[in-house]
Amino acid sequence: MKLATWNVNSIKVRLPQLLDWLAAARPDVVCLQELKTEEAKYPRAELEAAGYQSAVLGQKTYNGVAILARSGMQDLSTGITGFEDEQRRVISATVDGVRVICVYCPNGQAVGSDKYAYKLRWFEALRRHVAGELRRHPKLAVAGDFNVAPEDRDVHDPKAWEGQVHVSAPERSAWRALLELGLKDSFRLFEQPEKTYSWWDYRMLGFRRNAGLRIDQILLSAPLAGACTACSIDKAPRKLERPSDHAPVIAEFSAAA
DNA sequence: ATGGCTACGATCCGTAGA
Repeated sequence: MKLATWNVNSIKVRLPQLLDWLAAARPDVVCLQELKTEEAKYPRAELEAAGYQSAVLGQKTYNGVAILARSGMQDLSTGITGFEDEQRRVISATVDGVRVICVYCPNGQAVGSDKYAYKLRWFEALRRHVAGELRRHPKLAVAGDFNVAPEDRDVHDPKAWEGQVHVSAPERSAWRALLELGLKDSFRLFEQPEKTYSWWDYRMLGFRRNAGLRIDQILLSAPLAGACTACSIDKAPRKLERPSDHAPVIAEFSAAA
């Protein structure tokens, strides 16, 4: 089984690239973020023709998340339990016995801003939500754009980014609180090349300079982490014309998963 | 130098992303 996550930054603009990538990478389950479109305009039929069912929580202009799966999805749910949120950032489904939670965590804009405060509140609500889901689903994955670079090695220039949004100590604590529920960052279960990132700024030739951050992750409960055989970031789509600013992350599992 | 791209929905610029 292959599970992927990709912030596509507009499903409408990226659909041709997404279809090509699905055909090449052949993931079984894909979490998508930043659809930037409402459900009525979501390209459900095109993805069905490519072999994927969709569970969609759309929103015009901002946010919007979806889960794609080759096999059926059960127990669909949206949002975070007990957390009222106009911003559509979370969708969950069970696929082949695995609980998949697709997340588009808030950006936070700047340390000390209202959006930063919202980001920290949102992470605490997510932590509580995931704790509840873990009690019901031993095999659980939280995949998406976390908008946090967990460690300095996930940052191209830690000195320049020190204390900034995405790397600040409160954000990293909020991210680590998810791991403290018993989750593992699948990327760090394996040897990885130095300076591997999942996002690069569109400006200043960010990708060419590899000026990036690793802010997209796939977190796994212990039983799934035990069955995980690989995790990598696929930079190929970021090299195309008119790319998303994020690259997909893919985790692979043995048949036991 | 606090910008620099990109997407969106609205106009012929503002908001947001990270």
